[in-house]
Amino acid sequence: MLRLEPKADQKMGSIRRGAMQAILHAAECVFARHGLAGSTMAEIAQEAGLPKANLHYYFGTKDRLYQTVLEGIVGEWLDHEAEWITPNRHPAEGLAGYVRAKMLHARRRPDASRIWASELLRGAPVIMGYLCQTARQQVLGTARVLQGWSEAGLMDRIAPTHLLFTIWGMTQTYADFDVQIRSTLGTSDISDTEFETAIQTVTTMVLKGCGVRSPTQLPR
Amino acid sequence: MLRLEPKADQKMGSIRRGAMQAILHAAECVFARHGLAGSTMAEIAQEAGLPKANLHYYFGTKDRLYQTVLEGIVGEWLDHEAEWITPNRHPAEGLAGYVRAKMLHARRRPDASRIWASELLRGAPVIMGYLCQTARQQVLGTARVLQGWSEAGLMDRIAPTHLLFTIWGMTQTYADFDVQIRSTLGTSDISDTEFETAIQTVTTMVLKGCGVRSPTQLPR
DNA sequence: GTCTATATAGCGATAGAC
DNA sequence: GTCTATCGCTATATAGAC
Repeated sequence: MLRLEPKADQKMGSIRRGAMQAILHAAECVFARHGLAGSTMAEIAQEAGLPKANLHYYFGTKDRLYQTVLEGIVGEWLDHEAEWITPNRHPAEGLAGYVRAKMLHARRRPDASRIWASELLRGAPVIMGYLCQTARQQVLGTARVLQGWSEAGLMDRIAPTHLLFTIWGMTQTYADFDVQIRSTLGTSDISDTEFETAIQTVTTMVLKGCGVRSPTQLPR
Repeated sequence: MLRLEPKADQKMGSIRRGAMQAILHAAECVFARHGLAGSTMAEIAQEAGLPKANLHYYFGTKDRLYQTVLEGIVGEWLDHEAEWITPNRHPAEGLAGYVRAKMLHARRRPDASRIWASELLRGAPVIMGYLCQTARQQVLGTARVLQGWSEAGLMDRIAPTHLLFTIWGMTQTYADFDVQIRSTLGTSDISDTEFETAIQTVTTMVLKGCGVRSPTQLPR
């Protein structure tokens, strides 16, 4: 499970490829708005500009379409970990870079974040296997890097897994629950400068919260 | 909208009261698991141990039942703010108390938190009015208290609303996405000691992240 | 390959017996 | 007030024309 359609890997007609892309894009948008159960194949078809039957032709069932959309999203939230949280980086650089990457992801791919959140809220029935295997191993590896930074005296001793949980919670909230943020701020959408303030706030909370001392300059 | 059933405020038969309570409790449980669209009146009825028709007799429609469940939840996430974040408290006490209260709420009422999260994910169609009116005013009031603490030199200058957003994100993640946390930790449920570690981690992140200096003792 | 027209199932809601 | 039996609608899925 959780593999791409074999057909998608091979050479295929550009019409087929274009139609599947349109469907997947429309499905991601609709699933993000209404969740799996709240979405209908008819609405996804309309969003994609195709007849409803074509969705079944390409993806079989609604569940398989949902699963395919999820497969494209699954990797996104772990990619930045391995990029930024590495033993050879200083935590000031690694944590700040990771937080910024997570925040920019929340800003640029809110639909992906919401589908992920919706799947977790349901108890992760589709991606449970992935969570307990691949994802867990990578997260534990990242936690060991954080542990190493602490033991090297580069930051305070803090429960590494819980540090990751809080970073995920802080960053993803800007995608998943942005309606709450916008209604509080009283804006119809969050400006770039406002979002930069958000990034700064989260970064500061993480760096100072972990007692990270900058390698190049002292905190003010 | 968002008012309690008038009938619920008046004296009513104990049978009626008991049935409505059973339905509301079952509905909260089912809505938390499957969301509004994914839940069926039949499943809620079975969970409550009553015939399906009784749900319609007491609450009319599925939407009204959902709305009633939501009404019982709406106030919960703002209650602790007014209790802990007050001008006459020191931020070390106020923020730590608030974080602990939010964390204990996530632990004790995960279903309530998940329904709230699910409603926000959908774009908050039912509670939008409440969010932009009552909730917004109270949150802005809380933000002014945080601002006052900063200006009094009791903590760093940090964007007050974003501080609240991050606290909500960190604490609610332990209810909403606990499947992710449990799969990472490799446990079927989170122990009390593990959860205490979580509370300590979040509290430390907030207090040190905001540069709060304890009024009674220096940070180590 | 593409799309219209339709079969089938499940759900919300209700009528009416008790 | 309570519950059984059922109605009508909507959504998934497919058959079959083009």
